Amino acid sequence: MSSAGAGQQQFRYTQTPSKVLHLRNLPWECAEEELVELCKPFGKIVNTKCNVGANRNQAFVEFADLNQAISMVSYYASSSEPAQVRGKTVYIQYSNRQEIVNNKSSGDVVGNVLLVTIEGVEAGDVSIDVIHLVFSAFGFVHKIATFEKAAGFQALIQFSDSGTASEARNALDGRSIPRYLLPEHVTSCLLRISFSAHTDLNIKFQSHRSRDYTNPYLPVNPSAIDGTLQPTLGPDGKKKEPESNVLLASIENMQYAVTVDVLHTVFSAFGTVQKIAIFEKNGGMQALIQYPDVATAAIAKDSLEGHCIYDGGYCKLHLSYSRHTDLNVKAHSDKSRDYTVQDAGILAVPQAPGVPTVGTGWQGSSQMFAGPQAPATSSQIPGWDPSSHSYVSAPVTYPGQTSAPSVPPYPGAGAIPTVAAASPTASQLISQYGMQPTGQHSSGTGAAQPPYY
DNA sequence: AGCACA
Repeated sequence: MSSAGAGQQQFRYTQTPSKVLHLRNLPWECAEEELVELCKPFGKIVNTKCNVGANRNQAFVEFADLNQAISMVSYYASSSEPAQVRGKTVYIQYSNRQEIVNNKSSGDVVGNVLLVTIEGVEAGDVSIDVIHLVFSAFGFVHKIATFEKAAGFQALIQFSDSGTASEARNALDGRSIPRYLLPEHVTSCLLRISFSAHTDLNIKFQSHRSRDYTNPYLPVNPSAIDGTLQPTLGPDGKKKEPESNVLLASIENMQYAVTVDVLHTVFSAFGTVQKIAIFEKNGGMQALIQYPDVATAAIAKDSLEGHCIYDGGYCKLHLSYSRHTDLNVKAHSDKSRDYTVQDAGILAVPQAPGVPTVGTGWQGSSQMFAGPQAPATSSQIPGWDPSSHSYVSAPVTYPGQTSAPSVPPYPGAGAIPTVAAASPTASQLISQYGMQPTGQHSSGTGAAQPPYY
C-alpha cells in the first residue's frame, strides 16, 4: 500500500526510513569490509550488497534495526564531517526497499577460482595468453580454462588462494581488457567476474583453450590446436577419444524418468560408482557417471553402449568418455549424487516426500564444471547445484572407502516391470532390485515429484 | 551523486 498517490516523486527529506541504506559515490575498490567499518558504529549489520550500479560504486547496507539506520543517517545529516571511505565522501540515504534481497548466491562466495565472462567478444578475439597476462598482475595464475557458453566467452582462472582471486575480481570486474591487447575490430570487452565453486581445475592438455601453468610438461592436445571441438562420438570411428574414468551418457527416447538411483543401479553392475550427475542437454538428458578407474569405465561403456535401460527401446544409452576425471557435484540432490560422501548419503535424507529439497530452478551464470576444457557436450551443465562447493573440497576419497551404499535404492517390489537387459549383469541387478520406471512410480504417492521430461 | 535481481 503506497501512501503517496503522487507516484515515484519521493523527495530527499520525505523519504521513509528503512533498515536498508543506499550508499553512493563509493570508491571503486570498496570492499564489503570497508563498508562494514563505516556503518557498524551505528548498529549491527545483517546484510550488504556491494558493487551496485553501472559504475559499481554504490552499495546497500542493511541494519538489524531500523533505529540503527536512522541513527546513521541522522548522524551524517548533522555532522560537519561527511561519511568517507578512503577519503572519498560517501552519500547515504534510506533505500527505497525495506530489505536486501540476498543476492549472494554462489557467485559471491569467495574462492580461489574466478569465473570470468568476457562480454562483447568472440571466443577467438581474446587469446588465453592475453587472459593470462591480465590476471597475472594479481598473482601467479595456476590454471586457465576457457569455453563458450550461452553467456558468451568465459574463462575459469585459478589462483593460489581466494585472497588473490578476490583482489583480481575487485580490480577487474566491470572493467575491460586494454584495447592494445585485443584485435582491432573489438570495440568493447567487458569483464564480468564471479567466483567459481571450483578449487582446482582439471586441465588435461595445454591447448588454445586451456593451460596449466603449474605443469609445463602437460601434453599438448593435438585435436585442440585447430580450434575444433572434440566430438562426443567420432563419426568416422577413427577419433581417438581419450579414455576416462568418467562416462558421459546420453539417454535417448526417455519415456521413463531416469533418476540418479536408476543410473546408479545400472552402472553399479560394473563396479563402484563414485558420483553421478544428471543434466539437460538440447532437450535431451545426459548424465556423467564416475568410476574409480578407467578400466571399470571402459567395461561399463562397452557393455552398456546402445543398450536400453527399459524394454521396448526406452531410455537407450549412448556412452562416451567424458573429459572429466572428478565430478564436482552436490552430495545428495535429485540431479546428482556423491557416493563417496558417506554421511550425506541415502541414510541422511532429510526431506519429506513432496518437499523440494533445493531450488534447482536457477543455475545462473555460475554453472558447474567438473573440469575445465569441457567439450561442447558438457559445457552446458545446467542442473548442478552451485552450492556444491561445501562438499567438494573435502578430500574424502580414501582409496578403500569409496563404496556404494549396499542398500538397494528400491525395496523389493513385487512387480518387476519391463526392464531390458543392458547386459546380463545389469539385468540381474536390475531385476533383483525390482526397478521400475520412476515416471510411473509417482502414481503410488499422490504428491510425488513430477517427471521432468 | 540517485536504488540491486533470482
